[in-house]
Amino acid sequence: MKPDTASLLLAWYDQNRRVLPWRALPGQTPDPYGVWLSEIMLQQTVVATVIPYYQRFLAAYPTVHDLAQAPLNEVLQLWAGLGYYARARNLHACAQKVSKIGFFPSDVNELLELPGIGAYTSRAIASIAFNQPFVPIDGNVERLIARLRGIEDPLPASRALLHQEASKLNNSAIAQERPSDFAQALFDLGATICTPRNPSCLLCPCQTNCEAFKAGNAKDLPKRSPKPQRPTRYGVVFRVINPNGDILLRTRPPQGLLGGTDELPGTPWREKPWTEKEALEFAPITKNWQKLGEIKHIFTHFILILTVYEMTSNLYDIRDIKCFDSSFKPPKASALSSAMKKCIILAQG
DNA sequence: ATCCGGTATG
DNA sequence: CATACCGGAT
Repeated sequence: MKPDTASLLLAWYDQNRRVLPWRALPGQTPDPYGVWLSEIMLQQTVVATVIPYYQRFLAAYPTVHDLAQAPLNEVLQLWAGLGYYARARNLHACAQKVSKIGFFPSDVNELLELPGIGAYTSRAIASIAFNQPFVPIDGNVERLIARLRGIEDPLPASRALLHQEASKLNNSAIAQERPSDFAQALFDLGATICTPRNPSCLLCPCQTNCEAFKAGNAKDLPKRSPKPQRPTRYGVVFRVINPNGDILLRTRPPQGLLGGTDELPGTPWREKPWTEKEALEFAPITKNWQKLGEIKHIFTHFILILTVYEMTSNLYDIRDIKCFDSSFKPPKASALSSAMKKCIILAQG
């Protein structure tokens, strides 16, 4: 009889586990605050990108109480560039709830109540931080299970089946004894061996138990159904930089697209390109604008093309700038999305 | 240029 | 239950 997949995986993990800033070393007890913070950052974001942000956050806010007491603005600034800014708002709200409770709940259902914590993250925290036998199912685990079981039905239709199979992964006694290691072993395998494009099946500890390896089609799983196309939207923004290097910026509404981030003032975004005359209605002052160029930014559901204008004279008078919604801010004190950074950098801003 | 994904929200 | 949110990888 073949060795159990879980025992193969755990034996591999004991020899190959990655050292990560938020991960307890063997024999140590994980810090739920660090586990939570890392899991929020790791939603939709790769380890290498997260590490410097994680370290900056931990330095700025050594405990959940420090984070709870920080101003949201400051948290958003530290988060700037990491994307999915709702995560930062939820992070802050969650820290305040946890700080009020006094400690991190260990119960999945209580974790699930907290802002920014859903089905996946509640199970990740319960298993990794509190050693409870849950399998946190994310994209990595869906991929592993599709391959191990040789499931060829395409996502997203196959998701229910994949989850059903995945939650059985830790049924064996050995996995039940080491829930925290088991959850982290799944991630390490998915990140280093059972990767999306070119899995290293020859190095995989679970090779002998893997249907996809047997069939030689691991790299083609999981399969996916095809998907639709993106429309294009256009906008015009106006770049004003004063002699101090401060930029004229406004803050987007807290909810919705790029919520809470800072942006150059300009037109709304629409499907039709703007004429110069139309766009200038939205300019902070009426004249002396020069077209600098265009930037393109790709969102999930549309492509954004922004035309950037800048003031032609360095002698403009700040008092002439009629801007009910914008003010000069130093770039270091602003939360700029990647799209806005492109506009500011354009032709060396 | 296209693909990818946890959570919140409608 | 579908869609929006983002930057990074490929």
